Amino acid sequence: MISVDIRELHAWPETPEEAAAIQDRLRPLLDLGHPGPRTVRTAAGLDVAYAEDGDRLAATVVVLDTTTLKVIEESTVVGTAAFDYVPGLFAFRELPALVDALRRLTIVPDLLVSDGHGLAHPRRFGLACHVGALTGLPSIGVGKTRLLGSYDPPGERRGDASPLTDGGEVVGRALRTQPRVKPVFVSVGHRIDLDTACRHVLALSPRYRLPETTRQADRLCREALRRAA
DNA sequence: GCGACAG
DNA sequence: ATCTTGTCGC
Repeated sequence: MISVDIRELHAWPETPEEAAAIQDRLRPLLDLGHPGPRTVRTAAGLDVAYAEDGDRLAATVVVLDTTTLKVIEESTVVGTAAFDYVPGLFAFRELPALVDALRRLTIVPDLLVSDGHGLAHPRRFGLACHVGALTGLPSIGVGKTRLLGSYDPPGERRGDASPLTDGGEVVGRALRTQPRVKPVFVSVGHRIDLDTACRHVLALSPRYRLPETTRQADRLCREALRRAA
């Protein structure tokens, strides 16, 4: 099973300043010097759905067999948001619930795919980095929209991509997963490089704009939230 | 000072 | 994130 460093969840931030300080402190723990897994047999998707009140939530981690893209394990937790939504501090909202769900998994996935960003973040420590740092597993972020950075529109074909840069630094990549469909934003979280991350995202997105990991997780947490209501 | 701003 | 109607297309 996954061993999460839950020590990092005990002193939860009260203010945005404290939250940002935690990100700055954990940032050096990231392993960004290795290519990462060339082969991924199991990939996990992480996602959260919110009730209308914006407080109650359901967090899901779903594990897919990358050969069939079918669900082989699911872990869902119902809880409450742990922080107000602030751009750049988004992870503090969902992390406790996601960690709960991760710890209940019996399979240790080869790759974690979060709904959001990794290094494409003002302090280079988005949700995918945080999740990677706490679990030690290879981790990437796939965002539907950009948090920061600029990019040229990638070509129209599936697999076309262009760098997402911020302050002269490449922080991620705008990747076209389907022809003539808006690109997704891929960035590294932990223990994997950008090329490898994009390769896996493409393999996980044979039919739709978003990877199956995200789609299945999204479906399951919405369903759980509806049934918990 | 005026926008932009993951989910 | 979530609220929302119809609409175009396979």
